[in-house]
Amino acid sequence: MALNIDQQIALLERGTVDVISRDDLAAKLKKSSETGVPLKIKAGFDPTAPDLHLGHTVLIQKLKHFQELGHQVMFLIGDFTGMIGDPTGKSETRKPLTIEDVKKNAETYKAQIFKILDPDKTKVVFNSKWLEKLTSHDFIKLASQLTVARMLEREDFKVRFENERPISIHEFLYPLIQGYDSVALQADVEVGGTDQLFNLLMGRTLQKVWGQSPQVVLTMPLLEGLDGVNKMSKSLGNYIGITDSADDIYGKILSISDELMFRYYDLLSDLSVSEVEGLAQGLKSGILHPKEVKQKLACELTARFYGTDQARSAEENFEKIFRQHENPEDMPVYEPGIGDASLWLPKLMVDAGLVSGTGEARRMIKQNAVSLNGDKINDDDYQVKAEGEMIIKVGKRRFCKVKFG
RNA sequence: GGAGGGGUUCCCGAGUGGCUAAAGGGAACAGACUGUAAAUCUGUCGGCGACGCCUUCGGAGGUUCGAAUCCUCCCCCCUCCA
Repeated sequence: MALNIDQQIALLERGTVDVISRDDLAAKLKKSSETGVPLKIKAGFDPTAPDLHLGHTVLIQKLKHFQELGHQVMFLIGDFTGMIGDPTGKSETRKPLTIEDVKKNAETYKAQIFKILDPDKTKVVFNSKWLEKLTSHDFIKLASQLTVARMLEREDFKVRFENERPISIHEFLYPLIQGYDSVALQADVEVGGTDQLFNLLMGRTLQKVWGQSPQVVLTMPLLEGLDGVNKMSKSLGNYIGITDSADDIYGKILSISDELMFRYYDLLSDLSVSEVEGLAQGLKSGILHPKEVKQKLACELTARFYGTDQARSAEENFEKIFRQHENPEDMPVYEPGIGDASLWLPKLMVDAGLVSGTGEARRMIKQNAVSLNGDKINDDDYQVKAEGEMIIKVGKRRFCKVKFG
């Protein structure tokens, strides 16, 4: 890519919340292009959650931009804290991970991130490699670099301190550790979520202490989940996993509210800013229908992980099921063993995995949500004749083909 | 070490002896509507072949005709003072 420095900065700044600082970034980019030495771009990930979702990809997309410009991504897996069982903040105490767990999770990460990133320009590193070697002496020395007052500058700490809510000592350690990672890697740039700003800046501070040129800090906004309110997270269940099936990715994107759609365009799409602007205009003037615009997004993102062919078939499936109310191409097949001549429908639905219990099955039937070969069933005492094959449909999107042997 | 607050159904959160499988909200699911699995409205939302039965309110006992609600012990979380 033959972009000049300004064009490079424009690409890298897109979608960011903070760039600290732009001058540093310009200087580093300039130096890199002069010397031909790629920049080291650091991004840290939690080793406990190897299931990436679109929220993570906001950041990964940014890393990809750097790769497009020829730089080296350091994909840092924070196994050190993971193996200790970081109890930071939240509710349940995390189970410490074993080395095997970490390795396994790392493999999962690789399989997922390389759908976006270029493996040749990505190095996966673990912070236990250097952190384990630190002695308690080193640790205290590290801790001596910062004052409590500085630590309390962090918004989260500040609020808690002012409200007289607890802050554990170890919580002060994590920013230091993360900052030290930047020292160990000699990172030129670190990319993270906006919630990480303080930790990212710590990297700069510590790098200066160690006599290194401070890293440029880029923060990316947190992506809202499917509900449009909370940040996308697995535990909230409002996420689109990048290992979800093509049909699911497509469908889930179509399920986001019209309002949320442009947020996703901004943070996830590869379309240029002006193209997205064009879509917004088209919507406003009524030339484009919201669904059309959303479909375009769904297609793009599905294709990112599955290729255009599968994205197209996901779109066809979706149209088939939800617009024409037809059955999908393929659906789970259930083959009951040889038994009675007839089966109680709710029981059959449970066995076929369509519902969690006969209670739910009865409820669905009463709600007029169950059909057998296209015919609605209203009788929760319905007996199914055990012969041939049939398609049971529950609600709009639960299907199962039952084959009697 | 001392004082106090709290653990309720997926989540938040009412409920201080029967009318409580437990308000309300959220999530989820279903129906209607729709060029969408948007929005909106309505309904469902512990289990069970089911107008009844069984299991739930941190755990174990106890009081009572009857307990999420009262008593005892235990476990866990949190705050303040030191």
